[in-house]
Amino acid sequence: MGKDHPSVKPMQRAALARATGCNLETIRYYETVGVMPDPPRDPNGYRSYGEDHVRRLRFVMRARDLGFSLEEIRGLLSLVDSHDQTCAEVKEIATAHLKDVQDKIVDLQRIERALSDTVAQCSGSEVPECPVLDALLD
Amino acid sequence: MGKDHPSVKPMQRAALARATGCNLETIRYYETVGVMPDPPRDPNGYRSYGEDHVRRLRFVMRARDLGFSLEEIRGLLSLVDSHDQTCAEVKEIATAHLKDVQDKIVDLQRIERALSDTVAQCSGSEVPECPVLDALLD
DNA sequence: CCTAAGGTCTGTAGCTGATACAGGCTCAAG
DNA sequence: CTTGAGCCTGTATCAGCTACAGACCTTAGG
Repeated sequence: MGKDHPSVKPMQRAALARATGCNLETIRYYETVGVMPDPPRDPNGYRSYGEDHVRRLRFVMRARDLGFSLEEIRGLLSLVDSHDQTCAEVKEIATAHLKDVQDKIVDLQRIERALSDTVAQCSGSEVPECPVLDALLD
Repeated sequence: MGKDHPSVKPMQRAALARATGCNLETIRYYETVGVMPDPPRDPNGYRSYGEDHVRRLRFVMRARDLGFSLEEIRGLLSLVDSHDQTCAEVKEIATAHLKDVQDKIVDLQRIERALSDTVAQCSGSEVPECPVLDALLD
């Protein structure tokens, strides 16, 4: 009953995509940009993935979901891979990213206020005057 | 003293850039994607801009600043140009955009919570254990 | 008058983060 | 053996710019 389990059962690209919910082509893209390793190849040249690829791809997808850039993810991964990452280093990246996110929220809230204030003035009727355009046109 | 003032004094691309704060190359880009008109040319082929170009570029820049896409801006501008826009039409575009912005804010706030909760657990010390990585790695 | 510096012109490449498609292999089933 | 699915690679596409190369044109100084 399957005693050597370094990579339980190798899978191809489509299987990895199914296992993670990642787009097929995106996997190859992540390899070319270096957030996923170049996988071993079967004799026919097909990519062969194992459980560790599933884990890494999930990591990348979760980090993307949290809005980390691929650049930031490369940074996090190199810490993970080096095995002597410290909590401090990771925290620094995450904190910087958190600040970006917070800045972006403030920015969007400013936009939201400006837009909703302006839209609120709209009669929404068939007249050619429009407070939105007035605001944009000065 | 300068009686005919249809275009007070024509300016070149760099002058328009200075007058609006827009990047030089971006002006040309806006012309190719159709949010700025192809300007008249001097005999030597140089672009010649007037006050109306300044106004239109300011419109585009303000709209971009509010997060309207170039596609949306093209829509707004064609309404402006047609001169028979109705407030209702403009309101529709702006309201749709407002919803996009609000959705994006909600999204970022979700990210913000997840990130700040996680970062808050960090010791920030020299230890290899890190709650951020734990969260990403499962 | 000539030259050098600066502006302008065009086309094109690069960036991020994917996504998609074309054309060619390989593989397994019928 | 054929057919179709799956895989391979390279390249194009999207938004929204930004930047650079190489060729003009213009202007000021010597």
